[in-house]
Amino acid sequence: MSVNKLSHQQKTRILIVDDHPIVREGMAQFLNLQETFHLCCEASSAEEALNAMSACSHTLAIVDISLNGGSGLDLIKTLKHRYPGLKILALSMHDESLFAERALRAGANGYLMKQEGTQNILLAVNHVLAGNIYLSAAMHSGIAQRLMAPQRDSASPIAGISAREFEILHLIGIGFGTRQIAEKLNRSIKTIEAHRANLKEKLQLKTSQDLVRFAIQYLEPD
Amino acid sequence: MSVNKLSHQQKTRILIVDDHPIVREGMAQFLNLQETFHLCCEASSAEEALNAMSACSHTLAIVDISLNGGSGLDLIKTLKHRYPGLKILALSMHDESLFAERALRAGANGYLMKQEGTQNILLAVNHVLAGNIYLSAAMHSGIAQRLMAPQRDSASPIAGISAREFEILHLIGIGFGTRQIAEKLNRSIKTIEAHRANLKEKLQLKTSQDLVRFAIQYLEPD
DNA sequence: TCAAAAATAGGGGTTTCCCCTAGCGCAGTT
DNA sequence: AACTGCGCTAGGGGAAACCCCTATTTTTGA
Repeated sequence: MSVNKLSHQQKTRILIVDDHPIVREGMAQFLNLQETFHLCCEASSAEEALNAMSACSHTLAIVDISLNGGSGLDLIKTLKHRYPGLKILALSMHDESLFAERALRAGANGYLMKQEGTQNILLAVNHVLAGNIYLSAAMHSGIAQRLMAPQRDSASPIAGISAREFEILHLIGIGFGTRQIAEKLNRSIKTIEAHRANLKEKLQLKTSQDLVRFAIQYLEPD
Repeated sequence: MSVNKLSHQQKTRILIVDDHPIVREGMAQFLNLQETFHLCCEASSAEEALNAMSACSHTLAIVDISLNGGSGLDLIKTLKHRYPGLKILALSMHDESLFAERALRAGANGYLMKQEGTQNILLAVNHVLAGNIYLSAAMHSGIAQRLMAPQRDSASPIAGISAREFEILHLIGIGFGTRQIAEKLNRSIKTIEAHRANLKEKLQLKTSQDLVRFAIQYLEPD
């Protein structure tokens, strides 16, 4: 609280949440090289992230949305709810507007792909810290418009996928069956079936196999 | 040329190929901290990797198999062909035995997941440099057995698969269901089911979904 | 605050999966 | 010529998944 106008005296504290140690280390090294940043904490899970936030307050959190199979979006929501002033930069390996849209809707201030060069990462961090919304250059395909404009128009090609649906899409892509997903999430098979049906509806896929195909090809670029 | 028997005087030269700059930087920082390693080159694509190899010869290459949408496996093949003595460590974000198997078949000496901690990364690098094959702990589920098992016919696209089975595998990969395949080939659903069962048996896949995944990823590199 | 959307889950019929068995034909072996 | 193995064909039957319903509770958004 009350840490304004010290921005060029005190370093900006950054928290990074990613379940890939290499990415965490790389990001830490890189950001700590900058004089104005101090990446004081790393976390590999949502729990660790929340603990780190209560331990010492950060200005910016960089969150991998694919964290542990899709729970990164939940974490973003939770963080934004508990710390409304916290800037959040969503990090993802996917070049897919679907995820960017979800991330921003969940409360992120920016969406950054891991494919981006380090200079763009720096740009994104500064952009978000300045209070702006950052979107990758490759991403100029009308996402901001759709977000700003209330889309009561159902004619949009990509409908809003909920966090839960995203999580289940991820699990499908990894190879889990309906029953296994139900067991993993401690839910009824019927619930998972309903989520799958909603996903098919929203993604405009006809058969269950098309859903599996979509999940594989969009979550596991091979 | 002629840089042998200097291994404990001169640092081991390592090339890392990954299209995620953060991962490259992180890996570089981490490995350069070790006294015996020198990560002299980074590459973000197959072309860059081959150029780097012809510029200065390396002892180990760490290759992301998801490079630019799957061309990492091709790169491993090419590297192993041009530089048979080169040790290759495949890197992936996927916890999927299918990728590990394909990586090793392509010529990699090890398979490392990005989820792994840095101490395991170091372990993997040393293991591979020592001439061993490294597999992530979560992964010894019959992969080694399948690789060591004598492959009957290396001429066929996939060992031991009949033409009819291959045809059906292809149709599965394209997205056809059991009923559609039966109609297309004017056969009983039961026949197609039997073929699918045989495919699962021969490919040592447990569930029907694994078969679909295999078909998609093996026959449709998209 | 109030309506919409999301998350949960059951009913019931259809389809697919999966483990059997089994006949037919072809090729190589003895 | 008979034996043997195997690919291709296909059915029975039970389990599982899929699909179209409805319905309740919780969450979200305006």
